[in-house]
Amino acid sequence: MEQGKVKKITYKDRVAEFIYKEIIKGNIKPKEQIKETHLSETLNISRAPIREALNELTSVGILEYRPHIGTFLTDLTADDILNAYITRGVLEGFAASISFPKLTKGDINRLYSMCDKMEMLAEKNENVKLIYLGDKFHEKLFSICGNKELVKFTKMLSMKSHLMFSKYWPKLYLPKQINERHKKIVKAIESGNPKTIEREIRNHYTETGKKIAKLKKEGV
Amino acid sequence: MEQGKVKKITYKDRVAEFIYKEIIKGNIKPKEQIKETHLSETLNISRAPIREALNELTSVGILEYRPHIGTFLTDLTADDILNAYITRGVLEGFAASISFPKLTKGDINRLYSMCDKMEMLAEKNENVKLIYLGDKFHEKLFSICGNKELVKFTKMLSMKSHLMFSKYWPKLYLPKQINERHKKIVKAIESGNPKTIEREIRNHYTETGKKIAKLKKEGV
DNA sequence: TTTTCATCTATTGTCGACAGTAGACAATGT
DNA sequence: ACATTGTCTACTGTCGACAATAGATGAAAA
Repeated sequence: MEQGKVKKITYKDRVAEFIYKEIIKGNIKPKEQIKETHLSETLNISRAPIREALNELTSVGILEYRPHIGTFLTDLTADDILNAYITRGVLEGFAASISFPKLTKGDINRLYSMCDKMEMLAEKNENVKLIYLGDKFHEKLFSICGNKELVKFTKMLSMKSHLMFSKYWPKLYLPKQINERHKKIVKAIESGNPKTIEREIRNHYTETGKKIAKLKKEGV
Repeated sequence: MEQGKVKKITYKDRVAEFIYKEIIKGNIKPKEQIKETHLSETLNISRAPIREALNELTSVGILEYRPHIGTFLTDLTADDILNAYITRGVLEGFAASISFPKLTKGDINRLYSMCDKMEMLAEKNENVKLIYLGDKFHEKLFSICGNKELVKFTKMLSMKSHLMFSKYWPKLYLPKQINERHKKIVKAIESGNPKTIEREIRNHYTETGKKIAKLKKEGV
C-alpha cells in the first residue's frame, strides 16, 4: 500500500504559519497587539485555535503575552538583540567545539566555498539567498553535535533574529568582510583546538550583536 | 496608592503548576497520557485552560504532543538526559562567568548556607523542598546576568532536569556530597576567575548528566 | 483645575456542547 | 484462520456564548 507523510493539519498550525508570514512580510509592527477577535473574524474560525497559535508563537519568543491584556509583536530592545546574539554564540560555539572531529575534509571545503559564495551573493545584493546560505553555514556547525536541546534553542534564536535580519543585515558588513569573518571560523575549526573554536564563534556573534544593537540605538 | 506585585493568576498557570508538581511527585509516569477530560473532572474546571497549560508544558519540553491523539509525559532517553544537562552547564556556566562580579559578599554567604541546607533536606528525604532549594541556588548563579534569552532557556532545562532528578536523586549523591558539590561552585565563584567558574559549572552538570544517563541505561 | 470614583467598552478568560478522529473491537466475507 | 469492513468509544479539535478584567471615558467632588 502506498503511504507517504500525511499532514495532520489543525487550524492551530495554519494560523500560526499565517501570523508568522504576516510578521515577516511586515504587515504587523513591533508592539502592535494581535487581537484574537480580529483574526477570528478575518479567518472565519473560532478563537480557540487562534489562541493556541498565539501561545505557540509566544513560546518561541516572537510574540509577547500579557495576561488579561493581550498578545503583542515583540519589540526587541538593543539589549535583547545583543543578548540573543551572545547566547547564540555561546551555544553554537560549544556545539562546534565538541563536534568538529565529525567534520570531514570535504565538509571543511564545502564550508570554505560557502564563504566565497556568501561574498558573491552579498555583492549581488541577493539578501534573501545570503541569509539562507548563512543559515546553512551555521547549521552545519551546530547540528552535527547531535544535541537536540541545543539545536532547538539555536533555532529559536535564529527565528528571532530573522525578524531583524532583512532590516539590518545589508548594513553590517562588506561582502569581503562577510567572507573573511566566516573563513576565520572555518580556520578555527581546522585548528582542531576546542578553545579556539569556541572563542572564535563567540566573537563572531558578539561582534554582530554589538553592531546591530548600535544601529538600533542610533535609530536606523 | 499601595502597589506590590499583584499576581495575575489565570487557571492556565495554576493548572500548569499542578501538572508539573504531579510529575515531580512521580504521580505520572513517562509515556503516560495526560487526558484533558480527566483533569477537567478532577479540577472541576473546563478543558480550555487545561489545554493551554498542556501546550505550555509541551513547549517547555516536558510533555510531548501528538495531534488528535493527546499529550504525554516525555520519556527521555539516556542521551536526551545527558544533552540536557550538558547544555544547561554551558548556559549556566557562561552566565555565572560574566555575572559573578555582581554577587555581593552577602550573596556568597547565602549560597554557602544554602549548600548546608540542601544537605539537611537531603538527609530528611525532603525531595520537593530539596529540588526547590537547588533551583534557587542555581537561579542565583544565572539570573543576575540579565540575559533574558539565556535565563529562559536555562529555566526550561531546569524543568526538564527535575523530571529526572525526582526519580534518580536518591541514588545520585549522598547528602554530604550534594553539599560539597555545590560548595565547590561557590568557591569557584569566589576565585573570580571566569574560566574556572565556567569549567566548574560545566563539570557539575556533566557529571550529574552522565550519572543519570548511566543509571537510565542500566534500566534502574 | 485636579482628583477621585463610577460607568462603559473592548478584549481576554472560561465554559459547556458538539464535531471529528484514532484506535479497539466486533462482524463479515473469503 | 485471516483480512476487511463496519461500528463504538474515548479522546481531542472547534465552536459560540458568557464572565471577568483592564483601560478609557466621563461625571462628581474638592
